[in-house]
Formats: sequence, structure tokens, C-alpha cells
Amino acid sequence: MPELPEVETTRRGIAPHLVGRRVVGVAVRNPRLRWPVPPQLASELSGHQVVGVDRRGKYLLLRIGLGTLIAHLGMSGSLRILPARTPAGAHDHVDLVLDDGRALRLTDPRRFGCLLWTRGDPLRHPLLAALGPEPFDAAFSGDYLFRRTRGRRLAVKALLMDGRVVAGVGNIYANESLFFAGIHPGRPAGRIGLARYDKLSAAVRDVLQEAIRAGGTTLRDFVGGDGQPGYFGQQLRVYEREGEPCGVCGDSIRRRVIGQRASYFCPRCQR
DNA sequence: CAACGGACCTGCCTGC
DNA sequence: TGCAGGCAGGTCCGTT
Repeated sequence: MPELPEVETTRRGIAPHLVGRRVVGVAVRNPRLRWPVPPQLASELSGHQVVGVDRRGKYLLLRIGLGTLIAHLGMSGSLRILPARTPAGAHDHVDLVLDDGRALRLTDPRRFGCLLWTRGDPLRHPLLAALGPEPFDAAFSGDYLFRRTRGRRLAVKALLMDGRVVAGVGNIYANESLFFAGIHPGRPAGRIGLARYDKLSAAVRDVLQEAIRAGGTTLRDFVGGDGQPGYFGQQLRVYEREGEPCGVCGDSIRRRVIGQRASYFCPRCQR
């Protein structure tokens, strides 16, 4: 589910309701996520104020009291602000009860997400330390991609989805970015020149920016912090559009598995 | 190192 | 109607 735009949409949706609020209780209904929800969560959070809500790649960083809650939404996770005491469903894992009668609720049916606690610098946490630059950071450039890919035969789409190369780009937006850059997803990363990487880095930024503006992409179950779906799905040019005509040339969109993930492209526009 | 396959989960859709 | 199979937005880990 959530790639960078969905996580950013979530961040923007929940932050105004969290920052400045105090956590008055923690309800862990089901600690089973990718890693168990830490048992000391309630004692670490209770009575402390939320200082900020940041994002790094697809991770949300909730600065609370003496540490940081690191949240990842996996494939099916969502975080929402609800009235406290809203009845919990089968996949509601954790509630942070706030001092204004509301709660932040983590829901995650597939349990690929996680909720971790650290008192140290979250950016040095093992899960975050190796992440590549943010797509909107100046360090993410055509030049950077060019330099990182010399001699590599990996498919460029798999490269874009490698968080150590760039943070936050998942399957939907890798497909869409490559379409706008006119690059075939299966092309070996080392066989792409600087000019095309300039185009690709710009395409990644543009696609993510537009997706954030639309509130993310809801294919099945994504909801933002306010429980609303995202509308970028209507603007997808290739993702899950196998057999449909390319909006540029009219040729039929193809689907192929590259790097173990479904990949969509226009065989005429993307080389 | 890079590259690949498997693993972790549930829900939903399709086809028999 | 029921059931098996395939597929889904992620990413870690172990093996070549």
C-alpha cells in the first residue's frame, strides 16, 4: 500500500491533531506486526507530549517525550485520528489515546507494518540508517543516479525501488516515473546515460509531488489520517492498466514481472 | 558486493 | 455456492 505520497498524506492528516497533544493512554490490542510492538510502549509514552511528526522515506517519526515512535505502514497499514473509544475492528493494533478525547489508531490487516520505539536518534536506527536520499532532496539528481549505476546490470525499476538508492519510491511510482522518463523498466541501470537519468530524477519528483497533491493513491484500502481515500489513481498512466491504450501513442500497455514485481509500461514510449 | 528467491500476512477476485 | 489459486502498495534475510 503506502509509498511516500501515502505516508506523507498520512503525516499531514495526523500531525495537526497530534502536535502539542499529550498521550494519556496506550491500548495495544494486538502487538503482532512485522516485529512485536514493544511492551514498554505505554510506560514510555503515557503523560508525554507529541513534539513533532516527521517522515523519512516511508517511515513516520512521531517525536514524543524522550524518544521517537517509528511507524511503517507496510502494505496495508493506516493511521487515523478517531474519537477515543471508537469500537476496534479485527485489525486495529494500537491506539494512542490523546488528552483531547481522540486517539491515533494503527490498523494493519496484513501485519507487514511495524511500530518501534527508540530513545536515540531515529535516523541512526538500523532500519533508517542505510536509506538513500529523499527524492525531494538536492542530493537525488540525475548525476547521482548516473554515478551510482555504472557497471550495474540490475533493472532500472528494481534500482528505483531500492531504498538504499532513493527513499520512498515503491512499485506504483517507480512504474509511473519510468513512463514519464520514457525508460523501459527492464533496462539495465548501467546502460542509461546522464541525460536520461536527469529526466528520470525529475520524473520521480514530479510524480510524487502530484500524488501528494491528490492525497495519494487508493487502490484497495489506503486511507489518509482523516479516513479519506486518495485520488491519484485516476492519474495513473500505466500502473494496473495492462491492455489499455497508452495516453501518448495509443499502443497497448504491457505487464511484465521485473525484479519479482508487476511492472507496467508502454512498449513504444519506453525504451 | 550484487542479485535473487523466500518469507512474512490477510483479503479479495477469478475461474472451475 | 464453495474452494483453490493468484495477486496485492514492502522489505528483511539467507543463499548464491
